Amino acid sequence: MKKTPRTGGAHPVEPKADKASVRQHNLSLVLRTVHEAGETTRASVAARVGLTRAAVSSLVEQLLERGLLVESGKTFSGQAGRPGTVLKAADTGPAGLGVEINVDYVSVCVVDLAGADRVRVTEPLDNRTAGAAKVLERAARVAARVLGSAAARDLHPAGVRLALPGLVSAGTVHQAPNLGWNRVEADRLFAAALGGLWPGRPGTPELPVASDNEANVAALAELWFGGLGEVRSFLHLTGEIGVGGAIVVNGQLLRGAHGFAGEIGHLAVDGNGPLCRCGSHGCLEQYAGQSALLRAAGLEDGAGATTGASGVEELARRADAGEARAVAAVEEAGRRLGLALSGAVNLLDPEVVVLGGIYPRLMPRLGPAVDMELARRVVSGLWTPAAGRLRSASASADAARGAAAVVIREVLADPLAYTG
Amino acid sequence: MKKTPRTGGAHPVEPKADKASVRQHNLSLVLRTVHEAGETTRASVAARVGLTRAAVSSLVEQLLERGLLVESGKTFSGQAGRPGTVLKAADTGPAGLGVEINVDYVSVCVVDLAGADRVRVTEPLDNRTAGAAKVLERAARVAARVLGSAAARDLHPAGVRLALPGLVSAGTVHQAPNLGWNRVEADRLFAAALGGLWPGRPGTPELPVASDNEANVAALAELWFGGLGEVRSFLHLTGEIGVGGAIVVNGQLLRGAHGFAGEIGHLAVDGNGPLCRCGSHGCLEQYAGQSALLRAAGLEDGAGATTGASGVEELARRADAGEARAVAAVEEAGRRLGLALSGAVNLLDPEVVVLGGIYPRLMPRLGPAVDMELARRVVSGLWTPAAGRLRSASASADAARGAAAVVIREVLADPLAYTG
DNA sequence: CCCAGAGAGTTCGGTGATTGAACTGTCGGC
DNA sequence: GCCGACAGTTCAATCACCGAACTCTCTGGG
Repeated sequence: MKKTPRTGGAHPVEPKADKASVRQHNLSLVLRTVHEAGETTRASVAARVGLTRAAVSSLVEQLLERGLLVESGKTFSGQAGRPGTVLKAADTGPAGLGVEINVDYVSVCVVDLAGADRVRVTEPLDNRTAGAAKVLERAARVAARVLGSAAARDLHPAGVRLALPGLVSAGTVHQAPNLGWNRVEADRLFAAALGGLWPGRPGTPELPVASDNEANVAALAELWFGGLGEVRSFLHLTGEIGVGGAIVVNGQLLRGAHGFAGEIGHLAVDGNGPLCRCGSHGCLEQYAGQSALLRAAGLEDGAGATTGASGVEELARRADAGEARAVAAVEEAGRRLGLALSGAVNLLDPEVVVLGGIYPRLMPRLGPAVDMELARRVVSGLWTPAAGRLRSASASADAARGAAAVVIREVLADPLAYTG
Repeated sequence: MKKTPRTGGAHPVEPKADKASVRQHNLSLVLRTVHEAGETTRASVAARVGLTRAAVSSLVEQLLERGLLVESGKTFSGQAGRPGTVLKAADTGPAGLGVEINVDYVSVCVVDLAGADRVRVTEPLDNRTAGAAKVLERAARVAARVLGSAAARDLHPAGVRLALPGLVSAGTVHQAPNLGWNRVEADRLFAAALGGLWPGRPGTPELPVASDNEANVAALAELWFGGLGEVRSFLHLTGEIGVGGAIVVNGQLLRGAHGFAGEIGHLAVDGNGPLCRCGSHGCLEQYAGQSALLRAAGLEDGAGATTGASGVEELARRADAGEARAVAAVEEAGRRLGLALSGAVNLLDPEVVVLGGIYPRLMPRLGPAVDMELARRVVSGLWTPAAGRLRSASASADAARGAAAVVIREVLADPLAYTG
């Protein structure tokens, strides 16, 4: 903003309010209202947010000038009265770039202001063996290609968000066991690689790069693009090699003091259980992770080759067919999941729990086992299988899209900061 | 406010910003700044929050008029320049009334705008046998007495907050096992009882009554009055008959979808453990609750009589003296606590964990056991005993004071709503 | 003893975002 | 063809904060 006055005091000072912040707030409010509605008119925005039509007109005018909103024809409602002018979030201009780096692929996408997934490239890559710098450089290469396609559609990302399967804090991956990373400065490395490949538009500042945990942005994708409806607080689990987790409270990610919140995969399910690669014993991951599941079902995790997806599919088929060993494996995993989740639910009291990754495919057998354990252990007594509080993740809500959408949310939150 | 325009849409509409909200925000900001500083001047408030001295003067004037701030003399700093006028939060006028109803006592207190505990009455009462209506009526009687003393000091509570040991949601106690309550409309019953005993000031609306979980307000008391310093995110456990818990994130209570968040006492520590009265098996409470501890140490919980406090004191003495069985009991409880806490810490990534109730007295033996388990199981690797992230609760931060302070926070958040 | 300098607080005109009412367009229906 | 309904614009009024000038009070130096 301007010279930050030395705060001197204890807590960080909460910002004052003035004309400028009023304008910023209301610009954001109007923009987000249009964004959520998809299509509206000035008058209905005014009615919804409580501003006068005059004020909304002024705000909309500014957003049109900046290219954040566009007008498109008139409403023909069949009702009496002058038709309104249709407003939409712009499908050109500011956008978000999301880059998901996972164990065996990189997925990059560009989301526009309306939230639509406009450009998408997914490349299978074995990221376990290549080393962090190499992997990030490859990802940057894919991102540069995507930026090219986006530019051809007049989409210009305001920032990049990396989604990484590990503990991420302030741009650094502290550990990512599945990638074999340790203390990798992902932001810096990616930005450097991308800088060499994508010059950016002249006169535009360099693309800001930030990182986030993959489970976190997947949860946000579920919130924004999944089928959660009114739900604004939930727990999101992703079953993969490991078990990732994220917590959303009132539509906001709970990040924790260091950004490490959500690690449900290492919740102890049996204090004396088998040693986990995290150093602890009896972690949930040892019972409900992909390898554990396949092993228990007698479908040995094909060492080396990435038989994960096919292995899970095979397991699901057998469980659906009622094969005893597969059913037992899935149900046992469900009970362990339920045990861990009951702790989390007692602690956090979320509205619903969403299971993603490999779990949705296994839900017919998995769901009841999880639900039973939860019904038994959640102390409020408000968990019943019938309540439908256990859900499968939506397929269209992936981490890359969530990451890109995080950038979009930042633009929506402060439209003037991204002048376009 | 005014006629709420039918929202019609999906999410609840976020409020617009206008002149009035700017003023409200800044009034609150100035008031809270003075509240936190204890004593300041207009100029230093201005420097701290970033408003001009002129603006702060205007805001302070209004707060003085309303009786929320008072001037008291000048600063004599020894520095050159005109001395400032000392500003303080008023120690008369708006206040908060907190009523803690626990198993064997009722504690009522009045906190003034500055946060000071001004009137306090604690009465031992056996609330287990009396029945909810009777207990609330007794509590109201104590509250009425306290209101009398407060009025004599020109303190006039803006609201009442009940602190109750159970699951509280929207003014109703869903269950409070230690009181034997079930579906008790505490707010309504208490308000009715108090209404008959305390007429209120003429022209003043009736005292609004609200309820909260005792562990929640105890955590807030720790935040506001304890020795946590800069810490704004923590987990708070209270060891009593049961084990209560509360989660504070960025200075805000995490309440959950139904207000039931924080129930760590029923986190499963051993899926096949002993049956808990909550219906589940192997709950933390069965290992680290007061009864379990005393039983394990061979100090049978004197059935009937409230030997709790003395029993714990005896246990602590024996543990301090190194008596094997006492030490073993405390250390075993510590390990179980640590196991449960490791799950919570992995999930929430708090800055610190605070142990209250019976635990502080047992810390010499308990602390290391808890710390060890945490160090072993927290995946970020950031939990080391040396980091001092495990703390004892402060003695001066009790639930009644926290409850009263919650009311004060509401006044601070919207000073004009409580015109005094 | 007097005066410059520093810092606290006030005064006052300026700015600008929202309000509210009046006004202009556009459409459906009688 | 006129009326009523609704969308959007115009314009004066309001009022919270800003900025600069001003007053007040204290310290310290000559």
